[in-house]
Amino acid sequence: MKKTTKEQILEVSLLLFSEKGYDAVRVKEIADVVGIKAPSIYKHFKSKQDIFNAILEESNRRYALQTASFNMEGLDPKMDVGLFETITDEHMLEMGEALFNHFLHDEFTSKIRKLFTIEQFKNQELANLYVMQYMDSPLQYQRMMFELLIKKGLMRKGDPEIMAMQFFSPIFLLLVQCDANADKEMESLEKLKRHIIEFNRIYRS
Amino acid sequence: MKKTTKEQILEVSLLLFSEKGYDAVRVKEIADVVGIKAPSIYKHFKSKQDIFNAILEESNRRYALQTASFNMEGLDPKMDVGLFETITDEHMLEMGEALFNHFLHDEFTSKIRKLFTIEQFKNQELANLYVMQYMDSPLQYQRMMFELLIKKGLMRKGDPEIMAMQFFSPIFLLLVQCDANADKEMESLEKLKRHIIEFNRIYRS
DNA sequence: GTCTATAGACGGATAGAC
DNA sequence: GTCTATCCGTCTATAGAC
Repeated sequence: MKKTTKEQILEVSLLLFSEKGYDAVRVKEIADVVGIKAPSIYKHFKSKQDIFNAILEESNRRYALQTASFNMEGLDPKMDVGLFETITDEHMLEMGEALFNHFLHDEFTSKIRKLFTIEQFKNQELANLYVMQYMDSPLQYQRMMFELLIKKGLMRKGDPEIMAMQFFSPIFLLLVQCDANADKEMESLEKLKRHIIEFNRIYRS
Repeated sequence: MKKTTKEQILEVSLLLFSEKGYDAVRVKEIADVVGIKAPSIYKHFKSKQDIFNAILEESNRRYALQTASFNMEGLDPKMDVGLFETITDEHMLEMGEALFNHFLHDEFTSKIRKLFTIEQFKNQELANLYVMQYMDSPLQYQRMMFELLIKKGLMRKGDPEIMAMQFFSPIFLLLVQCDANADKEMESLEKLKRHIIEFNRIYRS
């Protein structure tokens, strides 16, 4: 099924906003890429700000869906933990790389993260969403997982909050580096592997 | 000695650019804060872009000075290592908190970091400077330090590059969180301490 | 729902007096 | 080196034909 003009406008706008920032993007630019004239945009959105708001709503919608699924199926840490009775390097590598690749390559996620990165200081609501979605949420998820792994005796006793931070923050730093310089991806993936193997060696019991 | 108008323009511009981004700041806004009329700006800078360039030059100047001093005095990792024959939690906490506080509270550094954060995707040069100054440089410094500490037998043998990443990336993540939400500073400092104590426990021999 | 034409406002920058 | 006055280009958004 073909994309509607409205969907195309949202898609193009997200791309441009995430690369140049809201203020630097012209309505004419969006229209040019979509292949229509600028005034036609206003048949679909009442203002440029309205486009931005729609993107934000879509982001919140997806985030809510994602966290809802955390408590029901597939992505619950209890389930993830249940998948392995022993922790091997392979398990951990898979989890870390999956997280890394999702954040880096998922069409929507990667653009929205860039958008939040460059628009976060405009208002506190944006800043809070940014921290919530790209730091606090993964940290909380992983904390729960490490808690369970410790309870099961698969990992050494320790502070699960700090363990989560020590596991996740290198992933976050490497993501920021790759966002800034896409050429670093291979190098970053290799460092990510070394980090996870080392982390596993340290905390696995 | 009083600040010249030119210096004031640069100072105010850095503040505004770092909060709202280059495109969202009006020349009139800068002039208002400085306390002059907008056209007077152009007696000091030939364009708005020229102000931005001057800020960038100042940033590069300071960065060059800083890295030059790494190889001569005070801040050489060889010297830092020489300061302690044993590694205590206190040594490590001091180093971590010093790094954290410098990045977070140094007038110029904290604003320039925010500016790089929100302008990085405008061109590759900015992105490279951002990664260099706020990630690669501290990582490289700490890698050298851990190499020396391992050689001295004060730390367990390991991959110094990964150790540096595991030590520094939580600091980086906490900084990003504090930039987005200044209220998190206390909480972040407390997490930083727990991280460093745990890191020290893991790698100290 | 797309177009052309254009309103209306604003922003960067210049001219020239003091 | 500051001001006032103003130009000129650009941008968001609307009006109205098709």
